[in-house]
Amino acid sequence: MNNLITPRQKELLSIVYSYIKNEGYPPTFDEMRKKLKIVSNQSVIDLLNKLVEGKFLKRNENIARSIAILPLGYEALGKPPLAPFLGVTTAGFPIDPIEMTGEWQELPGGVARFADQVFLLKVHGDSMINAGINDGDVVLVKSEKEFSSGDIVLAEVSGESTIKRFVSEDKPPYLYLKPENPEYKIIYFTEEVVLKGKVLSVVKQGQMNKIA
Amino acid sequence: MNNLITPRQKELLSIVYSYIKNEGYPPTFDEMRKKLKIVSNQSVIDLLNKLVEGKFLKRNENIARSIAILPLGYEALGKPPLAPFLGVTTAGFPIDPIEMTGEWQELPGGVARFADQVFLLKVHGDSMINAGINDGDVVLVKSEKEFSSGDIVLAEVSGESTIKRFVSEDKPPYLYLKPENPEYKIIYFTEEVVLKGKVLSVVKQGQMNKIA
DNA sequence: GTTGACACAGAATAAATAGTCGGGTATCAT
DNA sequence: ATGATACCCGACTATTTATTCTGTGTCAAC
Repeated sequence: MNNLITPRQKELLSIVYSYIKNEGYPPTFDEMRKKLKIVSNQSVIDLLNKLVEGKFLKRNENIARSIAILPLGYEALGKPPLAPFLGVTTAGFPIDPIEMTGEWQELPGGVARFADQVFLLKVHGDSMINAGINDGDVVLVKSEKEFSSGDIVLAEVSGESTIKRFVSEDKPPYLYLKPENPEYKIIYFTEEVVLKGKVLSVVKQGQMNKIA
Repeated sequence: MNNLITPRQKELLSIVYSYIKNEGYPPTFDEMRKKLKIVSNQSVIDLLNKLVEGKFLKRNENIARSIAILPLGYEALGKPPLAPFLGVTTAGFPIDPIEMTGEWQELPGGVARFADQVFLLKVHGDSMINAGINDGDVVLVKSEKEFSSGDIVLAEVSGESTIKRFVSEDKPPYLYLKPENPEYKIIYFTEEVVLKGKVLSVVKQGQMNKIA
């Protein structure tokens, strides 16, 4: 009933992770049994069942090598899981809605604990070039409800998505979205502006070999 | 004897890729057979053998679900493969040697064709901040022998690795490495300076929420 | 001092999965 | 026309893999 991972369970989880990483497919009961240095398959089944209960991995009964590590499992190991790749947004002016494409991408390390709250977006436009975000880059976004001044955020403006810097000041206009490109205009807060999440990191795509 | 992939082979390769992406483990012969809409396992074996011959994937005989897609397979599909994560370099001053840690990371798309010549490095130091490379970022490097002025390069200086911008001019000092941070000094070419590769892209890690 | 979770043993059975044998058709370039 | 290549059929066997059953010992908590 408790969701804590025991040392032996973590050992098995790690064995499964390494095996998949090395071989490209999951291990059999026998292979896990040998790695655990025990003689009975029952113990492996016991441990696996615990790991399944704890949502660390999933498995299909009667199916050979049908083990897959879940986000919680990656978290327990401190390893990078996958994040859903949602679609295309814009750093220029709000045009593209967010769509789910079904693609998955491996996350950079250190965000495993947010695995169920993060997603990737491809950025279009050049309104954030001074923050190092260019056309075609992919941003890792974490869903949030609270924001600090200076955060780079995913915002919905009149139902359309965009990446901007959020600024909160103690003098008018108090709250606004600031493009990191002097050629673009500030967006002031109205009922049509909703903040959806913070940008955690940027995966840059090409264009590294031009003189700055 | 030829290494070209046929339409049917590519179809199977795509089936395998999607299956692994969705289930977390590779398909059985029967599952592949059904997806291919044929009735005999022999055909699946035939196709798999061709794909193995062509180095698109590898497989272990008599082992259930023992299929793994090789870099050439990812290339044929236009999908991101994995790159080895080598270790830590520095953008500040040359200190850390490159080591293989055994970690693997999924590559951003578009570099699949270089899969056997690229690797990832973690950057330490702040000498390249004006090029958008910060302490802790991960760079994707491609081994090269020829370089153009303006390329961001991985260089070995006195046996130690560093990331800098390469500049070639027609007046003295002709060739040098330029840090993208005014607080750092230019490195002039000597016998101790060797260029190892070009930086293709940067995976930024955190620090996105500070005001620029 | 019993209860429950955890970890393991040994042996047998059931199911899934891979491979074999011996064919067939259609296309295409020499 | 002929050999090479890609692709396919169907029934069969061999092997791998998963599961079930009945136990033991420990250790911490109540």
